[in-house]
Amino acid sequence: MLHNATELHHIADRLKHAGLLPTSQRVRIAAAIAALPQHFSAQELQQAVNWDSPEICRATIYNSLRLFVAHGLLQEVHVDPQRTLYDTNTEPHHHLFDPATGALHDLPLGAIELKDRTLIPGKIRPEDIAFIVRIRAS
Amino acid sequence: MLHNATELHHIADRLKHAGLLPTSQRVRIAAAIAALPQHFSAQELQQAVNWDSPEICRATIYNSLRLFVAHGLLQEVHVDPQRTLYDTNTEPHHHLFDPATGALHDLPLGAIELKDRTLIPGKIRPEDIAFIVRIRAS
DNA sequence: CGCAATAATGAGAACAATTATTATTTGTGA
DNA sequence: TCACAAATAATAATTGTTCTCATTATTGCG
Repeated sequence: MLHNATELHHIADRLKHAGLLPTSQRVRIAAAIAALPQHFSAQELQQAVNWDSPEICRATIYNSLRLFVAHGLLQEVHVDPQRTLYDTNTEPHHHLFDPATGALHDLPLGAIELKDRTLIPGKIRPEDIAFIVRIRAS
Repeated sequence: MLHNATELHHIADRLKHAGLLPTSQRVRIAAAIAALPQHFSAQELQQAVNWDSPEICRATIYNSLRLFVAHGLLQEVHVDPQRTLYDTNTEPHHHLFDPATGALHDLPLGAIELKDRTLIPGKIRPEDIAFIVRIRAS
């Protein structure tokens, strides 16, 4: 953690730009996210946030995560039935998940091709499709 | 439900063949699964099992599901962060999930292609890769 | 500036899916 | 039949997440 004033101001600006009130908690949460790996869980975020500062309660963490997702600052990734992961990369891309190690990696958009578009119902655009490549337990 | 003796005997045989003791509960659970849609949740199974017969407790349902998966009678599908889904199709194949409707569909093995195999670490065979195609909320 | 309206936060309860515990029951094999 | 090994039931515990609601910030306006 340990962010300087310029950094925090920049974060506040980004929140405002996304249409969010830059409250002190949200700024601290966003700053903690910036210091975490690209993919993280709510729990990891909570620990990072409360590393050295007074506590921000779970509810606010979860609330902010939902808000950040709703405002396009984060993406949710559902690979583990136990917990939701968050991804700071909000560009359309795909994921590779290995349940054996718990590792989650990005895959570029073009890495995967759907052979037959008629398999997808309705008018779904390619950028509205997220692939999750899951290594099967063997 | 309402299964006849021949049917139940056949189910018991399948359990035995998979290396499982065909207890009365497991036979009833397997019979209920046969009457459910291809994809189902533990909850749906529990309701189906206890539809007209004396109750089988949750623990046994969950236990049997885990056993059936471990013995190759069922496949787990993780798409919904809330609950695990089970699939009676144990052949390698892929899934299409629409979070908006909750609908889960099968996709044939050849429907999706990974362009660059070097993206996958280690010696993972194609049949050890499960794709989940997820419609993005838009 | 001060104050009402609005939004955000904290604390803890509530919840849902799943797993663990343990006593009881059932089945198996000698 | 008896001892031993599973399996089951009942229920408690756990985990991740959401809800409730009282308290505290923040904003907009007179």
